[in-house]
Amino acid sequence: MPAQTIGHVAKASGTPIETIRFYEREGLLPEAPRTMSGYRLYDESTVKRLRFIARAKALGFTLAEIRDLLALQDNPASNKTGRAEVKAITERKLDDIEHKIADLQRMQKVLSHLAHECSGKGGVAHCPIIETLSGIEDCTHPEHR
Amino acid sequence: MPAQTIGHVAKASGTPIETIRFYEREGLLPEAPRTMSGYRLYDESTVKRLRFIARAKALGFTLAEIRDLLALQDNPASNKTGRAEVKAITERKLDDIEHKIADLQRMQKVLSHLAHECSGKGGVAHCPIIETLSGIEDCTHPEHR
DNA sequence: ATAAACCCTAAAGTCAACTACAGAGTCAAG
DNA sequence: CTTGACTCTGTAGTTGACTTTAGGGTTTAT
Ligand SMILES: [Zn+2]
Ligand SMILES: [Zn+2]
Ligand SMILES: [Zn+2]
Ligand SMILES: [Zn+2]
Repeated sequence: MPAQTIGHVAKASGTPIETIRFYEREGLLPEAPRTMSGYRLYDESTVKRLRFIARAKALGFTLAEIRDLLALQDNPASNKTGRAEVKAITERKLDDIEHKIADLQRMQKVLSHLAHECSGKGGVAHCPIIETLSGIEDCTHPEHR
Repeated sequence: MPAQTIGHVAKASGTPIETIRFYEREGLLPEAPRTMSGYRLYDESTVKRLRFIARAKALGFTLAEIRDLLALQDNPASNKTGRAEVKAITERKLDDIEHKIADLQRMQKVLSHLAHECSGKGGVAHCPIIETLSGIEDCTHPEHR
């Protein structure tokens, strides 16, 4: 098991050095063993762990959630109950994301309507975008209600 | 033009007092005239302005963007060119939001697949969620590629 | 042997959009 | 005339996920 310094792990995982130390402080990585001079030493498992973190982040999990997922993965006592937890965390995140999508789609609908309504020419005087934000007028398009 | 104190405007607009002062500091509201003892005085136009801000926020605009929109609305020199700016800001925001929706939909797809794959029963040992995050396996479902 | 490249810690800074004090002055009601 | 509700300023704290800085040791290569 060849030991690598933090810089090698950073390169191998694509995670900046400072971020690796930050993850250690935050409990996502275990405290690394050190050389006599205090340098952290890592093996391949740390690179895998950092990739795990990166994938989970890409799916929208927060560091706190990722810490929980990693703890479940680490903990041998999480046999028998572990999967239920993991699935619950995943389903909560899915709900989260679906909620965010719905919010954004509402915004998208209004914005695309506004962009469509506004000619982009002339002064701001009777600009339909400004007027809508001012609460002056309502939409008359049937497809927008 | 009846003058109101900040508390009245806060109630009329639904914006907390501290937030109104914050918006003033940030340049979204003009500096309010004061009584001899230093109390800010407002009229109805401020309530309208705060509602404008609230609507714009609900559409995803940042305070910086809202400040720009308000500046265009305020500025009489923004006749002749104003609408182009307003429309550009709106279209940028729409792009923004569509990008976010796409990102979230990618996450949603993966998460719903994972939630579906995982029984939620038993230990974490061969949990498909954990395995996917660990990069062990790829999806075999045709509809998920 | 010396400079470049690397590592260490602790603490502070960043971004957005607020929110929360602390300490003090002001105004309406009883 | 004194509570209590309201307002003021200025500064600091919040959240999340880092990033930066200052100051100082260590390793490697020439
Ligand atoms: Zn317009
Ligand atoms: Zn419409
Ligand atoms: Zn599972
Ligand atoms: Zn699949």
